Amino acid sequence: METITNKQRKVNMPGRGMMSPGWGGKFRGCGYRMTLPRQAILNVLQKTKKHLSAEDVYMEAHKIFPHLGLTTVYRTLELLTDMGELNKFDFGDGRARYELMEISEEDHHHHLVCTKCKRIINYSDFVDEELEFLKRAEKGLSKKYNFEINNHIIQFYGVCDKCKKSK
Amino acid sequence: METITNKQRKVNMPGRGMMSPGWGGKFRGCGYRMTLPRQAILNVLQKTKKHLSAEDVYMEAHKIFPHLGLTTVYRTLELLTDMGELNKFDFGDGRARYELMEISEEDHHHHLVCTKCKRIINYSDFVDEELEFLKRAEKGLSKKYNFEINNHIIQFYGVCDKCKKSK
DNA sequence: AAGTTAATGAAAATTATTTTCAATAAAAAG
DNA sequence: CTTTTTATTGAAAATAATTTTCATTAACTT
Ligand SMILES: [Mn+2]
Ligand SMILES: [Mn+2]
Ligand SMILES: [Zn+2]
Ligand SMILES: [Zn+2]
Repeated sequence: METITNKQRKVNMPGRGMMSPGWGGKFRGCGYRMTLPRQAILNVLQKTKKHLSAEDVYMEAHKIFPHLGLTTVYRTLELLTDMGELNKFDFGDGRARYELMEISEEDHHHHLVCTKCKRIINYSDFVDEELEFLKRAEKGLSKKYNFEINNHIIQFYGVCDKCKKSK
Repeated sequence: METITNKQRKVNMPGRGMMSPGWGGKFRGCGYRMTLPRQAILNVLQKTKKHLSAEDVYMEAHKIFPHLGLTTVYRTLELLTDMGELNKFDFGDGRARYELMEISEEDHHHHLVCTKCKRIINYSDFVDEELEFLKRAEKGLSKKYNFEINNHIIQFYGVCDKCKKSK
């Protein structure tokens, strides 16, 4: 596992002049800076399909950027959420959990939340029906309430198969 | 405003022998007891359409049952949630918010959450489309994942009309 | 009426998250 | 490249919602 050091900065980051289509560009486009801690945090978020807590992200990112502080993780997660690049969830276990916004259509999914063991299941079934329903709902709601819709969540709560067996 | 005292107990609560179709019955049916603090908390929850926090409930219930403690409010809200009688929400303002489960079909609704001012808008449009979509989704998902679905939430995040104007 | 035990509330503890502030480093300017 | 500017960082302290503890109370049972 490679740890990120200051010496590697120029190797790991896009050059200055070059218009960067990646994260650096997104940050600077919003008036922010691309930094090594943010790199490390994004590396972690990009590498997983899990629903990480701030502490989870911290522990992972800390491996590749040991100087990182937990405060910076909280700040970066909030920043990314406000930028609309990160989804923040409450699955009922007392801490916020995060998931990088899907790039492609195929990644779009929602969640089954087991209220017994807090297990989370990603599902991406019924995308067609959902898309149709959501399209109409969003259009109608944004018109009726003059509300600009940027995002949505759908969660089903219940009991997972493992918890059904063990009772 | 009437405060609840021990003397009023028999007046406010269903008698012992009588099969109570109300909250007392529900509690006892789950093996719990109906108590004055729980009465007061339920009174508050039943009287409002707002999305109350634990502290909100405490302050209101405290008016009619001054002896009430905040701890009991937290415990009762968790109990009702586990009993499936109360919906617990995270609207992103750092505290849980609660809403009594709708009794009738007409009460069923979901939420628009303004990410700027945290205002919550109840909407119950598209109930037909939603019901159709959810029925199919629940059936399919519970079969595919062997997951027993008890509840669901749909939330749209965005910018409300007031916040759109003031920017 | 007496007994059993769940429920309560005050206070303390816990813990996720936020704030503070001096030090650092990213972007801009020279 | 060097200097300047200022956003960003991290350690520590603060905050605040929620949970735990435990002695007392009251709901239901006998
Ligand atoms: Mn997911
Ligand atoms: Mn509502
Ligand atoms: Zn489970
Ligand atoms: Zn608003």
